[in-house]
Amino acid sequence: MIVTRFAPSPTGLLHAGNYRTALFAYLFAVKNGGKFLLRIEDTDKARSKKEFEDNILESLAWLGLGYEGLCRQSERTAIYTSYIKKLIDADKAYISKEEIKNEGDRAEVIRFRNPGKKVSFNDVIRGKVEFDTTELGDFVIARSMEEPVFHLAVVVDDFEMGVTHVLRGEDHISNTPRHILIQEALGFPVPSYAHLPLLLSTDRSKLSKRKGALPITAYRDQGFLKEAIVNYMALLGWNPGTTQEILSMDELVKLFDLEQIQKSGAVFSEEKIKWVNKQYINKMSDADFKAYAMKFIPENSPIPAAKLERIIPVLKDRIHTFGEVTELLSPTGELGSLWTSPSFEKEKLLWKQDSDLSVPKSHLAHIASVLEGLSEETFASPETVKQTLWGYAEEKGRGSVLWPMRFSLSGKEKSPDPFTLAHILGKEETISRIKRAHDIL
RNA sequence: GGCCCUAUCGUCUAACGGCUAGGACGGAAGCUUUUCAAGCUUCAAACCAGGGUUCGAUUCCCUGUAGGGUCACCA
Repeated sequence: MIVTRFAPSPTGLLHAGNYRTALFAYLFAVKNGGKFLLRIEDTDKARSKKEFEDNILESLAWLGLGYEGLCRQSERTAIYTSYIKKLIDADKAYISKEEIKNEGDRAEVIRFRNPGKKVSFNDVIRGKVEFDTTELGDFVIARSMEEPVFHLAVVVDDFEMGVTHVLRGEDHISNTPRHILIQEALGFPVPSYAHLPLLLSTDRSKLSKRKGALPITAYRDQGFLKEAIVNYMALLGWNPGTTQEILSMDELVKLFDLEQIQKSGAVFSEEKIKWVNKQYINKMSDADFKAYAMKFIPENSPIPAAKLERIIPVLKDRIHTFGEVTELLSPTGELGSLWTSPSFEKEKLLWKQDSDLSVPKSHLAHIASVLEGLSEETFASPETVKQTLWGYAEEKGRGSVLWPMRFSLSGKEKSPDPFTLAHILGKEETISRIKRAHDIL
């Protein structure tokens, strides 16, 4: 059976690069009916923090990457100790007296007795990779009998847990010969290694917090859908071999293949992930959309429920991330004037091709009189409002009629069309705004 | 610098020796009911360089160049 694992170290907030690795390991395991394990690598006691571990668990749960067999290396010291002893007894490792160079250094550590030979392995993605391990020297495998270093702990755990395929970032490729040396010394089988291409910042260096990489939960908080994040991450360094770009988790599982993984690093594009998110927003039902959008509307929002109901489709059409809901509805946002009275200078009501304020004044007077005669039901959709005024607008010039109408309703250079605005505002408020604009002219 | 990995439009990528090098994001233009957004259509945009191998190379090999990773008692 195929067993993969995600082995993050809780020393900081993990970004998309880390979760992309987790996603690939998950997809590969699930596709093959195998197991996907989670192992928290907290052997660095000084830097490991509970809050970071919590964030990892929260992120995996949100993304829907289900794992089994969660474990922490900090709880497995007895196991490591036994293997360290084994190595020392076999004279494959030894206790070494050290000079203390840095704070925290120990006077004694355990070093691996490096046979100093060439080690090669067949990377699933890159093919044969060969290293001369001589230059590694007798590297440290433990700070003490109870404190293994990453290299030892990884090898022991992957063996103990039956990991068959190690999918990890390309930055680990140079650690692999060390791991193989330890495996050979312990008599462990060598798992398959697949070193994934790195995710890059826009300057093409490794993605990192310093280079602006956000923790995955920040994307959630900005209003990205988990489906979009998963979809986009899967497409960085992998493709289904077709031009299909919108893929559900089920489709990803079905199509995923290590053969299709790219060898070179990929830049994470904020633009494209927004586009992907938009595709998923388009697919949501209005009810689902509303439920999700409500999380981004402040509790004490002054927007009346009835209006909100009519604003929802407009929001759905315009946003790429749900965070934009908050912006759009803020007083200065594009839809802000839907629930606060607009104020503007009367010159704004003049359509660019008209020369005289008397033109919009007469149009507004006409519009007001037409609207007065309409029933409330007419405002139930933008279309029905449009029908009552379209003929007039065609006759007098669309811009000349529609621009002042739209501006008097929104008070903004940019806004939805006037019929949609009228629909949202309702009969009474629409007429009142148009009259107010008419009166200042 | 040593070692290792990589190299197609600005970005993500397709091509598994043989077509005008295809798609997507972004960009530009146009259309669509006035503005904005959305949508639709169209356009611009790439095989890192030089040697081989071959009837034929973006594709295979070599060298160079460039970029990246890694050189911890961090993972």
